[in-house]
Amino acid sequence: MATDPRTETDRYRPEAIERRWQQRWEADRLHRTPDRVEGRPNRYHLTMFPYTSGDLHVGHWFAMAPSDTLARYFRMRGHNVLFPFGFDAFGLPAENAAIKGGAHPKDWTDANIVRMREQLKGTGAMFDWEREVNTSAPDYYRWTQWWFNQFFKRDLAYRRRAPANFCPSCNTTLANEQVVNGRCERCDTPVEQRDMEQWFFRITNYAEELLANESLEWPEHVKLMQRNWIGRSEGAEAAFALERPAPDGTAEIRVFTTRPDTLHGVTFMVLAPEHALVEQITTEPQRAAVRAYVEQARRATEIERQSTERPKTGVFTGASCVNHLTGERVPIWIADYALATYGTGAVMAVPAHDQRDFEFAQQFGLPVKVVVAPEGWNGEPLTEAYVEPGTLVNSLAFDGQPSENGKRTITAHLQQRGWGGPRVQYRLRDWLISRQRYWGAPIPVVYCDRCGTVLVPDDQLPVELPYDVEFLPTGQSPLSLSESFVQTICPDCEGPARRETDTMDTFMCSSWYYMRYADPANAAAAVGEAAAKTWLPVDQYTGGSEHAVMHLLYSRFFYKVARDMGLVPGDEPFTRYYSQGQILGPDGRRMSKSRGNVVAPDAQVAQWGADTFRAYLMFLGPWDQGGPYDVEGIVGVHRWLNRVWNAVTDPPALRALPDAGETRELRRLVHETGLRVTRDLEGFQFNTMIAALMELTNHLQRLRDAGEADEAAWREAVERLVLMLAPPCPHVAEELWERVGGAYSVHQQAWPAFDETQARRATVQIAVQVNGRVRGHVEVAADADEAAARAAAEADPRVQERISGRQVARVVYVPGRLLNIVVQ
RNA sequence: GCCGAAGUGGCGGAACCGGCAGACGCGACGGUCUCAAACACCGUUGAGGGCAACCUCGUGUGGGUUCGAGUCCCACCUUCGGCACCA
Repeated sequence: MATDPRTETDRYRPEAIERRWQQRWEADRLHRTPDRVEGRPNRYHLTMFPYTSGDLHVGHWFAMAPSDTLARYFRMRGHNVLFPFGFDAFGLPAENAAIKGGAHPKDWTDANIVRMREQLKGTGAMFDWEREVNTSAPDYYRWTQWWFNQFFKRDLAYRRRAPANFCPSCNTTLANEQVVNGRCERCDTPVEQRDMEQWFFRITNYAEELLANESLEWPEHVKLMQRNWIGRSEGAEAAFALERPAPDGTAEIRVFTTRPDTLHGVTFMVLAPEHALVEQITTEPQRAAVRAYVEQARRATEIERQSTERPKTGVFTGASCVNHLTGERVPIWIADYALATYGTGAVMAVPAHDQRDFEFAQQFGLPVKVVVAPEGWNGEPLTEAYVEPGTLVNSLAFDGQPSENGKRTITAHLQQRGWGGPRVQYRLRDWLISRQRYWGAPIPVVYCDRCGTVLVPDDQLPVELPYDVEFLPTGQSPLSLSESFVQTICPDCEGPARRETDTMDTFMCSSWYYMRYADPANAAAAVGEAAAKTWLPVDQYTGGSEHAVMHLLYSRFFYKVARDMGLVPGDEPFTRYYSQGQILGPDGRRMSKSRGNVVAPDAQVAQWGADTFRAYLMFLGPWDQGGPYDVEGIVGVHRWLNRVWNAVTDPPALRALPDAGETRELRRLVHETGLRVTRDLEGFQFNTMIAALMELTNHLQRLRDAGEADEAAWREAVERLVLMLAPPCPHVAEELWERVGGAYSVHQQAWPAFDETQARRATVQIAVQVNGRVRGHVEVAADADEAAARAAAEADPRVQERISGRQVARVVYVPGRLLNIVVQ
């Protein structure tokens, strides 16, 4: 039994107030956001929607709490804030759960959404649930399919047979972005290359514009990651004449190089094993060896192929080509260090000036021809490739030029003679969107013997995902096993046709969901024109930096296409983006069931309440850094809210006191705190925002202990404290607001004004240093000049002792901070 | 290997523009209330020395600039994140 003299109902008990206010807010539709509110400018805040994994975890709270706090703050600042939420509901885990003997993916997903929505309501976040989206609902994916059609019509979608990243465990192809260190991003299985007919989006058409991200108000490291991912390289394309044209008539091999200055140093060519010419140019004596090598390269996983430590391997094709610049005969090899998917899939090898080519040349005894002379080089053989700039040698007419200059002149020469010319190459590949899985949006295409590839017309969408399907993964699309799905009629000729059976990468669904929130019920468009103008682009986006490439890049691509279609305003979907860090288990490692370090949010909420949990997640440390979740620390935040509660509900004796001393200090501190909290909120410094509120609370606590306070100053302090508490801790703020007699709802109040001049102190303590070391402190007027400060300082006996009898060489005075007396 | 971020008490962290290092909180220690506790409350808490007032040391390491450096410069070490045979 509590020994607190006050009754149970007077104590802070979150479980007694949180649910009640959540119900009241929902009943009052307090979080509904109309498209227009007179006198309130619109503002769109968004936190990344979650995958429907089943239960909310701490990471979701960590992402959501500060984001909600910020949205609430801007609402108090007078904005009509849209802060929607929804579910990224397509994807593999639903299917895998079903395969393990659970429910159908749709039922599993729908049940998870019901559970997660309830848990999310328990966070107290101001989500407008009337705008919820679910990417697996037909009235959503209908529009995902519609986007596919628009991309196709704009020649931004194409199908081709190409080597694709394939995860043998997930039994599906993956986009380049979903391969991490040669492994599947989702299940960590080594990825293989398979030749398959796949749909691609021409994201590379937008490479240059996607690269130009400097002006975005995003974290620099995220923008940098995107630029590195896109990987722009300037160089030249050069043609080498085949000694014997290929059977299909191809007469040359084209290569991309960033070192056109070294063109005279080419001593062999390297084709990727998958290069189209390999089969054609290989000579009979070499055929068996080449076939064996190609076969082995095909089987190798990406990890095996990507290992840079592995010695270089390759096979001579027996064929040769001619270097136009020198007339030299150049043997053509194949090697797996040449990538089929970059540049032309062929490399001109200059072993003297490229380390990879050098290693290959060493391995197979190929010649090394120096064409850029290192400083002081006298012709001795190189022990490694010389990659620095230098002077061109062995380069005929170009001898003597600086190599940097040679890049330009040799490229110009190529162009002039029709052998190539300048070229820009990107590391970014086109986006592979086909997935051989069930639980995704079907690609809305049919294949007709007569008409070929035909889009399902927009007005016939959605192509519905059949419920009754065998979705065991076989490497084939599950939909291909459903005859009733596959058999269809051609929209053009009405003859028999077969449906495409692959589904779309779920990153398609999430590339436009933020648009749908603006107009979630529109049955006639993905997003209506007026709604798009009203809300887009998103003013403030937040989410994990694991999406720096992938989701954030794909969304930018989508938005630019939508802009080109005239659908959305501006060029970028997310004006401002801030990335939070990752919350780790108490042991500092990623939370996972297998490690047994998972903290269950429901248990934290049950023990401490949602407000405490929210505030603690913000208080832990800088939001962008994340870090371990320390189960011990949360009690500190709970104690703080307790002190706030006690200060509000059980104040000291209140009477009118003179506006001096404690009273004046209280007023001043409230303004100082308000300024700090405002600045911290706008700068995403949630940890120091909470700390500032704690300091103000501790001050109120001291006045409470002292037994009395000025009534007006106290009331103002408490009211402002509760208002500032409203964004981070919405429930307790609402309860206390009611108790101080405020009008419902605290969340519809204006953010209080805080004033620099009122936050200023009349007198300040400054440090007095002698030769840079603190020797005392003195109290001076805040606006004291140097002479006054010095006089006060010299009155201090400790200072006096250290400067008496010595020559003062210099005095440095920093008003409000310190006075440094430098003596000889 | 390349690119980026960061190293501060026992722990999480704070410190605006170069100006009193360690705000705020956890833990620990001491105390209050209690049969006992606690998600209650009060106090102390960087290290070393001193009876004390005080003194010395201290922000990854070594150097430098400055009246003054956690903050700026140079070199290095460590950790984390990204990329990685991209021609």
